[in-house]
Parts: sequence; C-alpha cells; structure tokens
Amino acid sequence: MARQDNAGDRISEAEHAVMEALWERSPLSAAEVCDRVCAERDWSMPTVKTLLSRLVAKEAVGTKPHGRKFLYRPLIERSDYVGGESRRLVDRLFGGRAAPLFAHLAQEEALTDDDLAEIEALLREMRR
Amino acid sequence: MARQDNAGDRISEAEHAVMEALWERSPLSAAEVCDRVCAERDWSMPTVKTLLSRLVAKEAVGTKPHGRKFLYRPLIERSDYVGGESRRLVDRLFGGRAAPLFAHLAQEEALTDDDLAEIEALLREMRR
DNA sequence: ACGAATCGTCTACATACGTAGTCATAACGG
DNA sequence: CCGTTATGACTACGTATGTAGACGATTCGT
Repeated sequence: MARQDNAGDRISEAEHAVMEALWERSPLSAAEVCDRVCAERDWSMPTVKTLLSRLVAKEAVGTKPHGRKFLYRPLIERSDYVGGESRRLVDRLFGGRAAPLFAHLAQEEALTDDDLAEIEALLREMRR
Repeated sequence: MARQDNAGDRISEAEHAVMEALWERSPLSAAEVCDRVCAERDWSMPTVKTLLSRLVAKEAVGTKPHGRKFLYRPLIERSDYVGGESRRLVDRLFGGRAAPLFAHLAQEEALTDDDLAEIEALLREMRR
C-alpha cells in the first residue's frame, strides 16, 4: 500500500495561493499564474516559478509540455485540501469535534445572519 | 494604539503543544511541562526549554520566579488563540464565511449526531 | 560548606519556507 | 538565419521551526 501521493507533503501558505489560482482555472502557464497572484501578493515571476516547482515536487500540481512552455494543473482536489485542513484544525483545537468549533465561531459573532440561515437550511436538509 | 502584544508572532505547532499543557494547568515549571508533553511527543527537556523560551519571547507565556526556578503561565487565552486560528482558516479557505466550512464538515460526515444536536441547540439559543 | 542535581541561557544544526536572482536553452519574429 | 525574448532549472539567502547539546549559575542535601 504505497503512500498516497499527496499525503506526506504539506502545502504552505504561499503555495496555497498558487493552488487557489490553479483551482480557479487550469491549466495555466507560469506567466498566467503570475498574472493572477503576483499583483495581490506582490510577488515577482521567480517567486511563482519556485512555488510551482515545489508544488510539482510535492506532486500537488502536474505539468504538461505545451509548445515550448509548461502548463500547470492541480493534481489534488480543492475539496480534499480544504477538507484536510479543516479536519486538522478541528482535531488539533477541538479534539476532533466540530460542535465546539461552531460554538466558537458563533460566540465570536463570526457568523453572519446569512451563515446562520444557510446552516439552518443545511441542518434541515440533513435531517431529511 | 500600540500593536497588541501577542498579535504579530504566530505560535507554531510544537509551541502549541506546550501551550495546551499550560492551558490545562498552570503555572508549571519547565520540568512539569516536560512531564506532560515529552512522552507524547517524544521530546527531551532541552526541546521543551527551547519552546518555552520562544513562547516567552513571543509574549505568549509569562514567567514568575518561584524559589530557584521559573513558573510558566500562559499570557494569552486559549479561547483567543483558538478563535484566531479558526478565523484564519475560515478566511483563508472559505472566504471568511463560516457556512461553507460547516457545509464541508457536514459533507464529510465529520459531524456526529451529537454535534448536530449541539449546533441546533446553539442556533436556538442564538435566536433568542 | 561543598558536591551534586537542577534550571535557564546560549549555541547549534537540519529542514522548511518566503522570496528572488542567474543562466542556459529553446522558440519566435523578422 | 540570427538576435531577442520567454521559460524552466538551478542557486541563493534570510528567517522560522523542530530538535537538542553545552554550560554556567544556583540551590539542596547531607
């Protein structure tokens, strides 16, 4: 049972920004990724190139040669990443229980009325 | 309005384990902290000492001389830390909206029946 | 009062991360 | 066909982090 490709290597904060760009649209060339993130994060091309290489090394994104350049596309699903990160947080801070997290967000008024409405809807849906 | 003491410096994963020990009970000496975490994380005393120093530098824990040794106690509330981390996650992965996080946890069946019941109770309480 | 145990500080070092420069090469424009 | 340009690979470097050893001071036991 070989280790899952994307299991061991964590995606860092900066790398995550690149992943978001690729999740939003892919495949993209390095230059196109830069177009989408360099301004916001105040990065230069070399930075994006490095992050892309590291993500390729971590097998989080794959490359396909296209003409003279590479096109990059995510190899892991955003929902998997998001789910993993959420689970890690819940495990680490709330003993694996989601209710306390929810309680915390509620207490901090981090929940908007819309959030509440949506969550109620979800609950109703799950009940069925 | 001077920068909040504990605002800038992030607490790392290893440091967090030490914080948990201190939140569970404090004040503690370095040796007592080690008693509570060294076994589980397979650390040696020097490691705990280093982590404690770094936490002191970050003003996340405070020291009070007690006899010949120091007693360490948390300077930041666990609820503040937990709240901050939760918020960071929600901001980074869910655009600041808690509902999608909740949806994700629900979808992944990361929510037990107990969780659901608790959350419903919380919702009812908030509505009042 | 003196040696042994203990404690905090300083130092160390490997890896990860954030950020960026250099360079050879390959392709495109003219 | 050749120079320009864009691209990926390699290198670089400072800081954060994980982990721990060395050491000097201090205090406790006897």
